[in-house]
Amino acid sequence: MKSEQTRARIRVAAAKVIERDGAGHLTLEKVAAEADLSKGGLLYHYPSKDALLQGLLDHLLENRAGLIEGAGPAKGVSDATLLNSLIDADFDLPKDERIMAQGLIAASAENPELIAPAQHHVEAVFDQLGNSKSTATSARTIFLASQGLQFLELLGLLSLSTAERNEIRRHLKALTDELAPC
Amino acid sequence: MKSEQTRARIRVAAAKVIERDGAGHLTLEKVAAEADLSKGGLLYHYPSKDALLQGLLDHLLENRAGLIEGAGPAKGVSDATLLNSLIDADFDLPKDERIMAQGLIAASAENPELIAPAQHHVEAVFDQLGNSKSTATSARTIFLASQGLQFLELLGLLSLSTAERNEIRRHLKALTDELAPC
DNA sequence: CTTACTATACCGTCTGGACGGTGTATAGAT
DNA sequence: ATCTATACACCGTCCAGACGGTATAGTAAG
Repeated sequence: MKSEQTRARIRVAAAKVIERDGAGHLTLEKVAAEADLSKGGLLYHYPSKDALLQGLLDHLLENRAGLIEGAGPAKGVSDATLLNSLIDADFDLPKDERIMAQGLIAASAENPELIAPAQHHVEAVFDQLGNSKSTATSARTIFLASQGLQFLELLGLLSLSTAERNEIRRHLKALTDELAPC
Repeated sequence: MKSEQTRARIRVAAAKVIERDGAGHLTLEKVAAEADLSKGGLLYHYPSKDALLQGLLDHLLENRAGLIEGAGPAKGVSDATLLNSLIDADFDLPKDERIMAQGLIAASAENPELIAPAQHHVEAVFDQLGNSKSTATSARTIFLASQGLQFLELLGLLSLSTAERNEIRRHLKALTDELAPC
């Protein structure tokens, strides 16, 4: 009931803390304060810091998981449509979820197993894109480029103007379209 | 004199600690122990943890910095050769340097300014690849794909067989070669 | 006299998390 | 209708450990 609402509030609060103080200064106390909650109350919903981070990751993967499963048996253009969805998901990731991802990368340093679900996600994408052998490597490369840009932006290593960013997006989509025919 | 040798030993020790205990458990004491050095001795060479991390990053960027500067005034195929070098640098990154990169990503969570030199590096690459307008976006995309793979491997989100890895490498190089004519 | 350390002790701070409570709502028993 | 019990949601405090960094005293080589 109210639990899920509060948990959502907590996740947003965590994102705010990460944005303000940096992923390395994410603290249960700060999250609790930001969520207008006591530390004890926070621990009631997420019984440990790892659980909180796990919650963030689960939330992030919720949407994307559907994309891959939806591209299972359907053949032909399925790879192209999957790629299209993934590119959109990458480029249109909301700000707070982007910040969550940033926090999770940092958290994975302390606890590598934490991001196992993300690993499964990536491997599932790679497997799916590897099915049609003629286009496998091209499709995977497009995916890698999209991910590469996200990572560079996430880590603050690159900040493009929206124009440049859109041009890359257009280019990736054009490459995706070229995949379909022979 | 002996200092640089010791510093190199310290950097390798840091990489070993990161590999063994994870980037989040990188501790001055552990590094000192791994380098067969007292904590005081470590702090003599790197007066703070940030200084140590900075040292790791400087070491990582040493090689790559030369690649970009070397591709400055020369035109025509210069983008292709630069890309080629960058791809090689990415794919052939030694294990310990790969681990250092991992640690730096983690460290950047606590201290974002730490990776500023890496930011300049990435931006320099992007600027350089943007010079020849007809191929700019394609070239940048190839770079992004290479980086994307490195990040996914670094974070443990993807582990390819050498065969698959090489195929992607070959594909990126082929795309690079297609850049030159027209 | 400087460089390059060793060894040890110590300090201040931060942080996860355990724990024991508190109020409230809902449901069942009387 | 009222009393009771149980679960839920949450508060506030306390503590133990970890870490970065400092300080100090001493050593050994060049």
